[in-house]
Amino acid sequence: MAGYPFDVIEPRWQAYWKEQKSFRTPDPSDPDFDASKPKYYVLDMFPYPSGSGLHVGHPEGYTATDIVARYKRMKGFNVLHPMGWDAFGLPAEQYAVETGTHPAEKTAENIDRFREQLQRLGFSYDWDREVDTTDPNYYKWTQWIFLKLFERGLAYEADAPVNWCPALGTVLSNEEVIDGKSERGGHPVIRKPMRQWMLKITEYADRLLEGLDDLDWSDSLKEMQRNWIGKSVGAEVDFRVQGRPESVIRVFTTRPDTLFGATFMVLAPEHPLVAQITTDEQREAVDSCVAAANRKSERERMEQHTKTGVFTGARAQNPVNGAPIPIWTADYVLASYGTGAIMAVPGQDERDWEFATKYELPIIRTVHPPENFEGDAYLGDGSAINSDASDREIPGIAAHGTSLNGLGVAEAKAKIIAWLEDNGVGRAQTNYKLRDWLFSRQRYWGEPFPIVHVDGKPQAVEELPVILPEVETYTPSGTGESPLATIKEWVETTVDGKLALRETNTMPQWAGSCWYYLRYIDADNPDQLVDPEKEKYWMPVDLYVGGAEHAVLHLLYARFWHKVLYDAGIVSTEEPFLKLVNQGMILGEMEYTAWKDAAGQYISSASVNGQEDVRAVQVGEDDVEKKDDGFVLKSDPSIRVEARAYKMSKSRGNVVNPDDIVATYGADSLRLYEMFMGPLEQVKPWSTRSVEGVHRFLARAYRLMVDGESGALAARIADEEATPEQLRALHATIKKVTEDIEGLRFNTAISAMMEFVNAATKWEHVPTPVAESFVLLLAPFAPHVAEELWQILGHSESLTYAPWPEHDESLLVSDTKEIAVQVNGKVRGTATVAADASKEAVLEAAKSIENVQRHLEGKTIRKEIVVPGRLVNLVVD
RNA sequence: GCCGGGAUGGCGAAACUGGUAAACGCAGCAGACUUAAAAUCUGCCGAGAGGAUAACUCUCUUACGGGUUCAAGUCCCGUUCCCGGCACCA
Repeated sequence: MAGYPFDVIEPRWQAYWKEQKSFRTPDPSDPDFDASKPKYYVLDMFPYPSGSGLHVGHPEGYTATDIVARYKRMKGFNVLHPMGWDAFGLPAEQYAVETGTHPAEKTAENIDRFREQLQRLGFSYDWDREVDTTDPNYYKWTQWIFLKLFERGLAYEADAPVNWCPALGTVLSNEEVIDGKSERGGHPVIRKPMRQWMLKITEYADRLLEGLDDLDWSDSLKEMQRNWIGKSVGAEVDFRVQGRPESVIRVFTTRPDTLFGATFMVLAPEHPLVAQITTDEQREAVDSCVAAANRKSERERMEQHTKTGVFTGARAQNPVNGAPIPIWTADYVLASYGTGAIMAVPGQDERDWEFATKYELPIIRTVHPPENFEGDAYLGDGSAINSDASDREIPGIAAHGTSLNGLGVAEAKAKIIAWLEDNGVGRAQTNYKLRDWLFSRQRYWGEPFPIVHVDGKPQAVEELPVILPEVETYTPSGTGESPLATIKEWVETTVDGKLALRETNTMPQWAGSCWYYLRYIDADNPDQLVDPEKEKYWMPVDLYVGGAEHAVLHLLYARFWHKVLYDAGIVSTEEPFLKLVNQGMILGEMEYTAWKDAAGQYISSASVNGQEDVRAVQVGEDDVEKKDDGFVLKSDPSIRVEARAYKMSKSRGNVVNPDDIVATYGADSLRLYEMFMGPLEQVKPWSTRSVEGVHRFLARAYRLMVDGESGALAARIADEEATPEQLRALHATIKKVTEDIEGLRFNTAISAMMEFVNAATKWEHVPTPVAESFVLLLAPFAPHVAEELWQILGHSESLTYAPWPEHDESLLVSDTKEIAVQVNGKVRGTATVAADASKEAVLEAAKSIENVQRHLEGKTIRKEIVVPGRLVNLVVD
């Protein structure tokens, strides 16, 4: 399938770019730096160099950023467009465990493969800036940043129940555990306390939240981050346990205004007070409830949505009215959120309502529901009722109670918080779902911590990097410690003559990716993380493109580190990534699945559910047809088949290898196809047949300008004046392509170029300047063939820095316009009128259309609407 | 359950701020070239009806049901389904 000689063109230009260092980007300190140009930093999420090489999902985002980078260069920007490797990680370590080879070996091999594959796609990276998170010259600075965190009190050790995964022999972060199983491999995970490094990301929760407002990120992405941070504003309130003056139950609530409706309390089964306050009569029931909760995995507790609980026998005093209320324990209250205890207000909380009705606990509404309210708990706004204790003393708390009656929710909250504060039984409080970041892993293949313990106290190691030592076996120690713990001579060192023990945990994979975008700016600097002058010039990142799987974690962690570095005066911006776009996943080819029963007869997909001995068979696209909202077999329309595209996976066998596409159609075709598939952010199925379509387009563009026999410039390309029609076609294309690149609408930009080529193919002659402009438009998308055409058109230099064509609006206007003529909103014909025709002239032309006249016959025109250049609508009768 | 996004031909999709729905591409059909095929080129290509199987005309059509408007894929209200995220967060 060689519509044009891409197999010759592509390697030639790749070699040229490499030799000429076409994409080398000068820094402010370099002699060839041009300070008059504006800067543009366009960044890809760097890949983990896996053993299986690039898949077609990688080039999607990479092509998008490459188009922008090439376009911006032509627009006269200094463009920073780098690439590197997020190379620490579990797969390389597991490979090392299996084979006994050092993970660095396999990693280097994988990186070479990835680099070669990326270069074969013609991406315009400045390869001099390549970074590798496993390179000691890189992780030296990861360790250095960790010390900054440590110095600032943002890194601390804690014994915390962690997610211990026996199968992986390591601890996982909350984020790596999905539904109680490890994200990688799906192994079961249990809770186990262990000494860990934690980072105080919670201290930055508010700034991480507020910073989102000014970012050009998608709403859904910002929402995900907001939800993850999970800020809630409310109050802490202290309840005294009756008969136990030393015991106070502190609760967090977002609705302190409903305190008068708190008719019972619930403690999480893990709450330390449960054991203390339980009365003897209730002890047995409570113990079995607590034991049952402990037996259940985190997952089971989440799945079970019916609420069960037990009365502890103890009562607490409601601080606003002195009323005694029963204390229960139930596992619908989570120990890990807030204080692990709640005041239950069934009148205004659905969960509490459910619990109260089940155990026949009293319900008091304290917010007046609207007239037509039908439901149980009322969560909305309204005026407070049943909330008056102003006539009373609250024993042990206040001489006079207060009243909220008649106040709206907001006022009631403010008033009651003030009252609680005055009487020392509560205060305004803000809570977050975000937890501190569990920052250590018990693995070998990660950054060592620059920390030693002297007399059990952690202390910074100033001399960096702390090199990852050689080790005999990569197998986890199984005790929860990393393989590093087994190297006694490494672990034991001295500081000022005293025995010092090195930290044997390593950092999680997120560490290296938290700041890599800074290192690209000054990749080889041995003395600084980044030169401040260069950092100031290049930051922030103007466009960041990557997969949605990093929507929360990587982006939140990187923003956190960036803010810490900002506070430490190392970077000049508060936020690292101005604009962020998630490319949509590319699914496998559309599959049509029919079902056969044990006898080999087709059965309809609707009746498959519950049937045994059914097997799925793939049927071809030609064997099915559309019927109603689904597909059926052509041979038997009563058999419904399932039509859908699946995520690419090795097990499904629907993975498309970019190498194969490049070999058959060329890199330019792959790039162009991935952009032509649909909007960048959308999920879309792969279709190899459609690759041929864009390949044909490139071949047509090539043949438009190159003689097939001789390989020389086609005779059709002529030095002559362009006609108005040609100029209009060209300038419309320039306008469309330019605007679409700016808006990242690459699919429609490509459509516009296809339309241009379709039109130009019909012209007898194509004026040279018109052909040249078109080649420049094509260049960001299909750079190899564009360079080739540019050379054939007579240029000796690369078009990398050729000025981007500008469109001339005056050439777009045509003398005449075709307008639609409607009668009562239905199109009954079209009229061609002068572009500057008067309203009267347009109406006259419209009414003279025969078909329009027929629809006007015998009717009275009530209204005439004329939209200049667009349409006429005649409203009759 | 909550939050966010979506639903347009056989398929991927397009349609600016409400103004000729289906651009562009794939697949399909017909023709040209060819001994033949591939490649290439040209034309057609949402559904239905009338008409001569033509030109042409009419009706319907952007998940479904309402509404606003001279005019709705686009705006408003309600419903269904799909995708992503969170999920007893007090």
